Amino acid sequence: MIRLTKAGEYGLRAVRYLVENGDKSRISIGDISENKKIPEPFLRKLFKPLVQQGIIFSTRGVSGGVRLSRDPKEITVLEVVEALEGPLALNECLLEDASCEFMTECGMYDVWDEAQAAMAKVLRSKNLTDLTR
Amino acid sequence: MIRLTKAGEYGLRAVRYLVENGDKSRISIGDISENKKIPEPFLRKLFKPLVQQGIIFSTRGVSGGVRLSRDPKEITVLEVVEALEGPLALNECLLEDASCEFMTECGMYDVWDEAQAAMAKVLRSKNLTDLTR
DNA sequence: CGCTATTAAGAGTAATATTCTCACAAATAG
DNA sequence: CTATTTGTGAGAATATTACTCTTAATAGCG
Repeated sequence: MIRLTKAGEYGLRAVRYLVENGDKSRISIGDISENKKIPEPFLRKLFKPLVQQGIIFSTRGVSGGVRLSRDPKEITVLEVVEALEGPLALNECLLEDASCEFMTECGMYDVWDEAQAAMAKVLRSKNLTDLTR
Repeated sequence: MIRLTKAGEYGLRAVRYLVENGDKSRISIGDISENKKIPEPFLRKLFKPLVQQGIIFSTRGVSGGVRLSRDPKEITVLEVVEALEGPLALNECLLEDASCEFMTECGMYDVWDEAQAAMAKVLRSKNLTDLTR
């Protein structure tokens, strides 16, 4: 189907909410969930890779919550998408550890590589402030 | 995951086989299946949309089979991909009948639209003979 | 210090989509 | 009429996606 999953969709929507509320020092996931209509436990899970990737900073406990760990201008859409969905790979053969029997002969690798590069270029050229217009 | 499915992968591989064997007037699906290591009943199904889309011509019966219905130079990779996977839509909001509550405010539509256009441009610029190098 | 309310983190389950199989129907050349 | 080949529908197996429930950490308060 070649489509962004709910993880990517919800994650981007949540991150956008943080950009909009950049003045607040901490925002709870419950708050995001409510405002952006995202199932809370699912959203909770999405923050794990975002934290690991250094995009989000989180603290537990009372008055804890999440916030962007960097200037939204310095975070690209591609970075968020890859954190949520894993490294971009329009075709399996573009993955690091790919091993397709037809690799050498099939002629598809170059096509997908080029298509993916074109797509990635766009996503890399947009930062999080571009989403708030 | 944003990835081509087996349907697309197998379908393209099968079509490539037809380009390579363009001299033969008819090729059986069983033959393709065997040569390209594609599960036969599954491959069989993939030909339905290719025939409907006017990419493949098929005939039943003894000495029947399939062949490209046009000059491979005139068939783009995008055309085959869309026949097999449905119209390109990197995000749900890019579909015809999309209706996202956050459409007007979310800022993602333009980004995905641009990314998809870039990707589609590449896939449209390649024809089936580009796969045989 | 220790309890409690609050919040993120993690483990586990349900729903859905994809991939594949099987059985049989329809067409066609000889 | 028969052998061969594509077409079709139901559905099983598997993988992926979406969601839920339980556990762990933290700050504040008495």
